[in-house]
Amino acid sequence: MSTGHVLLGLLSRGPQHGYDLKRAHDSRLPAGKPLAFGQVYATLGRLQRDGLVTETGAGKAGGPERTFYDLTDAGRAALAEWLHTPEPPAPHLGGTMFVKVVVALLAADRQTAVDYLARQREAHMARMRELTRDKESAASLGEVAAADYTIAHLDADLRWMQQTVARVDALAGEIAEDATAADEAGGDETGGDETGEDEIAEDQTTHGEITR
Amino acid sequence: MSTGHVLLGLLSRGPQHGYDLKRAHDSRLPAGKPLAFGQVYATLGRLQRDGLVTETGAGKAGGPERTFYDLTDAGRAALAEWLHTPEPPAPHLGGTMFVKVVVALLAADRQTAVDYLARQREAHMARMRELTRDKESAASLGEVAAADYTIAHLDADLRWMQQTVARVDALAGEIAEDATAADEAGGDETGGDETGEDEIAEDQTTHGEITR
DNA sequence: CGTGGCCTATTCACTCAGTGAATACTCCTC
DNA sequence: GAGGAGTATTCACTGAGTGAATAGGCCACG
Repeated sequence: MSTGHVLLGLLSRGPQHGYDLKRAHDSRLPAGKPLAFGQVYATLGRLQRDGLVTETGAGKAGGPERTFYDLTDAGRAALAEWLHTPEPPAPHLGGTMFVKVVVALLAADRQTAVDYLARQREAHMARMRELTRDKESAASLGEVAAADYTIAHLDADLRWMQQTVARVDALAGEIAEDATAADEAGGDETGGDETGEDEIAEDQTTHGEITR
Repeated sequence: MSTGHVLLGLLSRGPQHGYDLKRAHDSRLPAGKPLAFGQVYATLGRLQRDGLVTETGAGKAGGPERTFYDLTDAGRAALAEWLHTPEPPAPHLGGTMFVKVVVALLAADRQTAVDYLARQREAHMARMRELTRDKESAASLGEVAAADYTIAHLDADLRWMQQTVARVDALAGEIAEDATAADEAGGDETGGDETGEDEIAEDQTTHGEITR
C-alpha cells in the first residue's frame, strides 16, 4: 500500500488532518499519480485500523469539524521499514506494450503490430518533447528529477520498440507455431475423449484476421 | 481494462471457456502479471455485460460443465480499436522510487535516502543478472523480448538512481525549504484566526528524524 | 472394485484502490 | 442577506485482485 506509506511520511512531520494531507501530497509530489480526497480518508481509515495512526483530537478552526491524525510507534516503525526496504524490481512485466504486440500478432497480423509500434513511437516522442520543455521551465529540482525519471523510461521504451520492430517477423512466426500446435492438439484438450461434446458448435464462424 | 483486452485477443482465435483462457494466457504471456482463475471469470462477466462477448453453448467433455464464450462484433471492434490505439505514455510518475526518495528526505534525512538508493541499486543489479541468465537460456524469442523490455527499464532506473544520488543534497535542501515555509505559514493554515483551536495538542511530541 | 489423489472448471466472499458526487460549514464579497 | 469560494469529510459504486471452496470425472494403486 504505497499510498499509505506516503501518508505516514507526510504525518511524520506532525499531526495532520485529511484535507491537509491531500494538499501536502499534491504540493510535494505533483508528478505522482493523482490522489483523490476520498482515497485519503479511506487510507487513513485502514492505517488507523492497523494501528499505524491514531486520531489525536478534533476541532474546528474557521471551518467544518476536522480530525487530526498522528503516527503511532508502530506507524513510525512501518515507515522506517518501508524506507529501509528496496522495492522488488519488476517481478513481472510492467508495461502494456509487449502484451499489445503479442495480442496484435495473435489476433491480427504483423502489419497491425508494426503499425501499432509506429504509432506508439510517435506518442512517446511527443510526450518526450513535452517533458523536455517542462524540464526547462521547471521551478524546482524535484520537478526535474521527476521528469528525468519519466524520460529515462520513455527512452527505454523507445529502444525496446526499435528492437522489437526488427523482430516482428520472427515473433509472428513463433506465435503462429504455437497456435497451429495448439490447433493440432485440438480435441486432445481435456484428456477425455471426444464423446460428450454436446451443445457446442453454434457459432464456429469468424476465426480469421482482424485488421479494421 | 487491459486484462479484458487480452481475453478478447485470445478469444479471437475461436470460442473458449474460462479455464482454457487462463491457460492460454499463461502460455502466451508467461512474463505478464499473473492472472488468477477468479479474475478470468470476473472479467468475462464484465465483457459479457458490456456486449463484447457472448456465451456460445456449454457442455461437458470428460469433466465438469463448462461455458464457452465467443467474441461479438462489438468485441471484435473493441479489440481492433485497442490494437490501433497507442497507450498514453506515462501520464503520471510510474515507479515508487522517486516517491520513496522524497519521503525519505521528508521524514528522515539524506543518509536514509542515499542508503535506500544504494540498496535499491543492489536489488536492481541482482535482478538484472538474473534476467540476463534467463535470456541466455530462453527457449523462445518472446521470452527474450520480454526480458529485454524489463532490462531496458531496470537500466533506466539505474541511470536515474545514479543521477539522483548526486542530487540528494540539493533535493534535501529544497524539501527543507518547503517544510520551513509551511511551518512558518503555520497557524495561517485556514485563513481563519487562531481562536477555536480546541482539543488539539495532546501529542506534540515526536517530530524529529526517523533513522532506525 | 473402490477409494484417494489429481486435473478440470467455476464460484464465492472479501479487501483494496479509485472515482465522482453529495453534504455541510464558514468566510468574504457585493 | 444571498451567493460563491474554500474547507473538510462522507458515501455509493465499480474494478482489480486473492484465496479458498465446491464439484465432477479420471487414473493409479492396493
